Amino acid sequence: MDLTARQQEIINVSVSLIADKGIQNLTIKNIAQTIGISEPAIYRHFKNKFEILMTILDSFELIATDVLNSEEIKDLSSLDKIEFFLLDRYRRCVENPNLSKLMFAEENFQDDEQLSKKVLNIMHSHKDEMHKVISAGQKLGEIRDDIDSIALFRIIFGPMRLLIKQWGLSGCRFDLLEEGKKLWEAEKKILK
Amino acid sequence: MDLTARQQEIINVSVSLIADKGIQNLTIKNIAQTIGISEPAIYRHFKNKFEILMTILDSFELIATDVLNSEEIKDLSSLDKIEFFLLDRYRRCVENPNLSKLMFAEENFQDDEQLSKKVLNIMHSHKDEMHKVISAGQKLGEIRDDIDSIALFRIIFGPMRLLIKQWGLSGCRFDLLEEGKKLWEAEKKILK
DNA sequence: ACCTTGTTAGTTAATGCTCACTAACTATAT
DNA sequence: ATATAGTTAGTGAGCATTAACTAACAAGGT
Repeated sequence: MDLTARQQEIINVSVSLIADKGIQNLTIKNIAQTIGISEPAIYRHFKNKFEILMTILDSFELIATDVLNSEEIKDLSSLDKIEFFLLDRYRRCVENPNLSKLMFAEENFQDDEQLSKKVLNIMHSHKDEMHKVISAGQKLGEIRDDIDSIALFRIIFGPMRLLIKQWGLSGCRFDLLEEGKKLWEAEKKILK
Repeated sequence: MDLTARQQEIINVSVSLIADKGIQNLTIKNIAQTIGISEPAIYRHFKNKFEILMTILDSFELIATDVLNSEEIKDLSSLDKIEFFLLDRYRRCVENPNLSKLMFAEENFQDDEQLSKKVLNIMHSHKDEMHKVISAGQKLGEIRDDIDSIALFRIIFGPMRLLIKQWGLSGCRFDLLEEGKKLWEAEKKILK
């Protein structure tokens, strides 16, 4: 995962091409044109198109595990951990709106078996990490335990995904972070 | 929207082709092969590929408006209306799993401007319909009003979308309707 | 009863475009 | 001298779509 400057440029361009007009818009020609080099030059940096897509997914995988295993989150309460994770997601999306359009667009990779397996793995590992936090919070009495942790997981992350999708479809025309904070305030009322 | 038997067959096959391997899998050749006729024969029934996609979206548009304007839902309480809508969605997905993979996969249509506009319209009209129900319920005291209706909308429908997506990605390996009912029971606790 | 005409739903063959990818070559910087 | 990062030109495959033709059937006039 040590990408050269050119490789990183190709990945960035690829993400924005997909975000803009879907996976069909990701062609070697479009990548090359956007960067301003010829098509074969792309193959100096990636073996083939598949490797480009795989590298995009690799970068997604990093995001969540990074946050949940960071030092600064260690001593927080369960609710604060969830808040940290949610707001971190919103901030990342605002920083890179293209990412937001891809992050929850699992369909984009379902064309290829290897890629869709990877997508599924990423989803599962994120889910497992959050489950731990939720059930720990329930045991400590910080989170209500009259609703099972699986349902709570869906109730916390479903709305986040929907909000980010609405933001993407709206062309980023509202303040995602502010709306995200409002949503979290509402969710907090519900969790206690 | 009066489709001949052959047109309906093409639509059904198209939906399952997309659901199976993404929009890239929807080619005239694949449609023709699945049905067992030649490629040009498809053009006897649809002007072009765009019209096929448009017809698929048309059928999606019908689904939600149908439910929300049906007679049987008229005299129900707000909560029961929402329950009816949610469970109806789950049942439709179980009946036609291919539909579920497409229903919330807006990315599939973002390649084309006209199609993505249509997708956005469908989303908005569904959201507007549900907003009415939620704020009516708040005014009647059936739904808590310490959380604004926009956040409540996201808290109700975000989890449903996530659940259906998980079901699709899992290869329909759990009982969607049962899980959906459980989720709704949890959501009901939250809404009151 | 039987030709004429038109429609419907299919066929084979072909067109022009775009795709991912490769071969062969070249400039440049170390 | 050699590795790096680019170029032009081309290949073969797959794509949506069209042209031209045909078999099956139905209605109307004689």
